[in-house]
Amino acid sequence: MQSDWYIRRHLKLRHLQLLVAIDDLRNLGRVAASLNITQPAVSKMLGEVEKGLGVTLFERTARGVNPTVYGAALIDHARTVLGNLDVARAELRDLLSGASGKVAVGALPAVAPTLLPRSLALLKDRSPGTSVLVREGTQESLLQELLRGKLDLVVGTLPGRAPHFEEKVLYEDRFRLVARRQHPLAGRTRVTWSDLREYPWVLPPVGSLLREPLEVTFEEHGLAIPRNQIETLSVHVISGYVESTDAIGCLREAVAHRYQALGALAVLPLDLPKMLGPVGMTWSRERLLSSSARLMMKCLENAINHRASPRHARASG
DNA sequence: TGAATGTCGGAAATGTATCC
DNA sequence: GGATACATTTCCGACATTCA
Repeated sequence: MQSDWYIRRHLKLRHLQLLVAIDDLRNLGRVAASLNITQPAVSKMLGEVEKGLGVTLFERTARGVNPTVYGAALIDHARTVLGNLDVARAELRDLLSGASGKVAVGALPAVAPTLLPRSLALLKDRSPGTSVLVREGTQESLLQELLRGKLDLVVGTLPGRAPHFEEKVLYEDRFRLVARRQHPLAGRTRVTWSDLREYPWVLPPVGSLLREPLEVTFEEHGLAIPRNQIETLSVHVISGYVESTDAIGCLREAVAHRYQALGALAVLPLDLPKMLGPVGMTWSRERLLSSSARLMMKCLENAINHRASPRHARASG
């Protein structure tokens, strides 16, 4: 088979970098500038790879180039190979410098204030030299970054059997309604849905994971979506706004109890149905995990077991 | 060790599609 | 149909590798 022989004998990293650059820039002139070679060299190199493999990798147009199905398939693998080499290079550099590695974690607002700090504390206990980058965002944006190799793993509501990703459940969590401590409903032993009708709300934005199940819950209890509302996913904004107004907010149970323990908010005595899937870790199926990333995952799992421990309760309170 | 061969990339000319 | 943007081809030199 021609392509098999060519890949084993002739395909080089330089070619993989070229394919990825062409896919990124879609213009041979700009690719040449980015690789510090001339445009004809790019054209020729691409032509040689295509000839060697016996397939057309990019469709040439007057406005640039676009990958064919063969090109797209090879580019996916090229990104994986280059990404894995980045991981290997980073690990080697860290070993040589005496550091213990680096891990980039994406966190959904649901876990950023609770699970993640405990996991980071465990990680720092075990490997003080490991540096950690934590990036907060929406599930969609974080998964995109994960796919691009900018993050090692994402912690939060699991996407659920998405292609390209592996996932592991950490724990099941429900949502709770919260209000300020002096809120008229805060001292009650029982709150009904009709009690909530007259108050302003902080709701998750339209299109977010939680919005639709919350709307369904409103409907099931005969309530219209509140007109007096603000929309945000930011735990800081939710807690801050709820704390300073009569608004009702909706937070993950662990986060709600944390704010209650801090004396900032009250958890209202009203059970919500299970609205979202479990919280867990998601990582790319196509990239190697660094040893630091694997350690971080271990710490996340251990942090679940430490949730009720007195030491960590003190540390987080 | 030196010739043959392979690889890489540059300069210039040329081809092609699109836009006005 | 000319201007423009972008890709391809041809020719060439520099350097590395292979092999007798």
